[in-house]
Amino acid sequence: MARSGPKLTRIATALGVSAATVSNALSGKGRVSAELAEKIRSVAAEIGYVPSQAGRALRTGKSAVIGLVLPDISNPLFPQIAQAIEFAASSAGYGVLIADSRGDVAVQTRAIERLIERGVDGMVIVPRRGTRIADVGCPVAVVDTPSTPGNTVAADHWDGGRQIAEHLVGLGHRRLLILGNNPASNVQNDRIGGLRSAMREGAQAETLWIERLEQVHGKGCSLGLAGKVAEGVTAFAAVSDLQALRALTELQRAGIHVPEQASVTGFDDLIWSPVVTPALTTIRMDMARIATLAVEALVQAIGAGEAEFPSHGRPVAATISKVPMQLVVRQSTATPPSNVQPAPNVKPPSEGEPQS
Amino acid sequence: MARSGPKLTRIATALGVSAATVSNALSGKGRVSAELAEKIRSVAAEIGYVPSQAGRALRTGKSAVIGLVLPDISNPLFPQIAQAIEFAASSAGYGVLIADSRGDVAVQTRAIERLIERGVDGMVIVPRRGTRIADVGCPVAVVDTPSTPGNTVAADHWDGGRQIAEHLVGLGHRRLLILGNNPASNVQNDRIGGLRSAMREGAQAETLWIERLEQVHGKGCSLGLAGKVAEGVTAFAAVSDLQALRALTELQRAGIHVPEQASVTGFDDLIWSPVVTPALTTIRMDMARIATLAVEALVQAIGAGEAEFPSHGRPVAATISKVPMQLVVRQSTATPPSNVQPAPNVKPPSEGEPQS
DNA sequence: CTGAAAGCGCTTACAG
DNA sequence: CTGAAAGCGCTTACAG
Repeated sequence: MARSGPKLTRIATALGVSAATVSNALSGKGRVSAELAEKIRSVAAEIGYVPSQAGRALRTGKSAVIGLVLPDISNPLFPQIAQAIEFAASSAGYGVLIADSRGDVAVQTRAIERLIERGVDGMVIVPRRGTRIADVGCPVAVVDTPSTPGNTVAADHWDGGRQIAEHLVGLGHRRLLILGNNPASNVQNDRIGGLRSAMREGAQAETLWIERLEQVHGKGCSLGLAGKVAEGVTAFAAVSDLQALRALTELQRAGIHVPEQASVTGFDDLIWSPVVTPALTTIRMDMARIATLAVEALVQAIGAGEAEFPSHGRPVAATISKVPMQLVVRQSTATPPSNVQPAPNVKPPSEGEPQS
Repeated sequence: MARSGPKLTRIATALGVSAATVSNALSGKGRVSAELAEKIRSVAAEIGYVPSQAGRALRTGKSAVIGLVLPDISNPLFPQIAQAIEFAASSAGYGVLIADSRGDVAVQTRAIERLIERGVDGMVIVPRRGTRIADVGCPVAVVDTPSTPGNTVAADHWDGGRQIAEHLVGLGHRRLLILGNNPASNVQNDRIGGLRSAMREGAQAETLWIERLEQVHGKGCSLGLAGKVAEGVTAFAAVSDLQALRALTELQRAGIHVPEQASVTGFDDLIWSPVVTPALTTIRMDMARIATLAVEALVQAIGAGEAEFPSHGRPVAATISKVPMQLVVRQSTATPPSNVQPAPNVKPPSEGEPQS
């Protein structure tokens, strides 16, 4: 509560009208004469009237607050998401309550419960890998991959991968190394699927799963990228800017010039991508759009909930929206070196060939 | 509202007791016999009773929600802050409503207003540079620098700087270049003050303000670090890991080996610091502790507000807490090269000398 | 166009 | 230990 500020009643008595009239005037539902409404508004402004959300919520059954459930706030992509959702929600008149599941399913479940207890009207969930959001008892918009069942909005990760690969292949690269982190991630698999889909013209791509490598060699181990360059790889396509950064610095540390000897690409246009030397070529999601669509779907479901789901329901959006990705070309990609060995088992550019 | 879930009354009638008794049993205030209380709790659990926040808030005048006002969610440090505050607040029984001021004072003011409208009991504010938080009408905890008036909790940025510089000087570095971003930042100035304070033994430090440089040469311009190395600088101490990353990659790109030819340090232990090659030596704040202190101060002020500030007030914490920083030594720092030129106007190590 | 009344779900004195 | 009553501030039918 914004402490006992001026109440509706106070302005009613001050003007000698009823509370109902004040309420109507302030909500602008037009059941009050223009003059009276004007007078009421001016008094309200004068005494600094702030309507009590609690009173309103109790009466209307709506809190005008949505929850934002994130798999792990410390994810570097989170600021973008949170900022976009906060903006979209504010614009739609909603507050945003955050909940962090810290990568843990049990915590996620608990976080969702707490949000319900706090009376959110709905929530935007960015699910933890592999989580399926059960019926939580309020409208939910899921932001994940188009391949996730129950998903509401997502960036077109697959197409983002395609764009990156097309860019690289277009520059002349024929041997790519895809840097993935966790093979269980839907998002990463979508991106990789897209990357591979562009491997025509005798181009080929191998995938390295970093987390797997780290399981045997320890966290922060070398990725052996210099060796890959020696084998003829000319481009490294990471599934996130974090991995791209790791690749870039490992290559530089090994004395390999980027982009002259090897190109590096990332994903997500995270904060450091334009800052690093050479700046990272990457793919940007339209977070504002994703957030707007998610919030719109949610608001609609909240409205529909009244009519269709009188006491509980799970009105997830029916249609999945795919938001396009945008390629951002910077200095970390260039034509491959001309003295590079052709890949061992690659035929001359002619037809699309199946790749490993 | 968590849609019309089971109400308190329902469980009251189900057991043939009064609503008051149910309320008392559930709140555990001990005015109910153990057996009855147990029975009530079990029924509540059975029917999945979730108390209505709105009803409670209206009655008690407390929303059990605090606001978190951030200068710019897209700041890479934000995830750490948000996660820590969310955790501390949850643990204290509070929800967290986020508000982003997008670096704009007017937006910050508006965001604070909206939070008040939503009925927050208090808020944690990480103020925009140079903003002074006026009386917002509810308890506020400010997280900034100890040098900010009205500040509640902060990391000891100055001492963090001192630790970094001590580490570098201890390794043998005598010519440092401090990489700052914005000279108007209190945090950065505190850090730099600490860095300079350790410049004894004939060591000296020069400061480069990146934003200033960019104003003349354009965003993403070269920092001219290779030139600095040629002039005899052997260590680069950035005021944030983002700048450290920029320095590291620029040096690597210029063919300068880190740490063999030059050391690089950062600040904040952001997500990429351990991932990069060589991993960044940096300083970590104890965000969990900062968040706990901020939330504690806030909760206390909220409680005190009842008694001391009946209708409005600005109970900011009276004592400023300084949370210690922790040095994290990684591979980006080492002994300076032995063939380095001594700094032009530096006397042999003897006394602490004034530095430029 | 305006008002009187009821009630959203809870908790808190106050009685018993 | 338990209950009846009042009321937090608002909005929404329903009358007039």
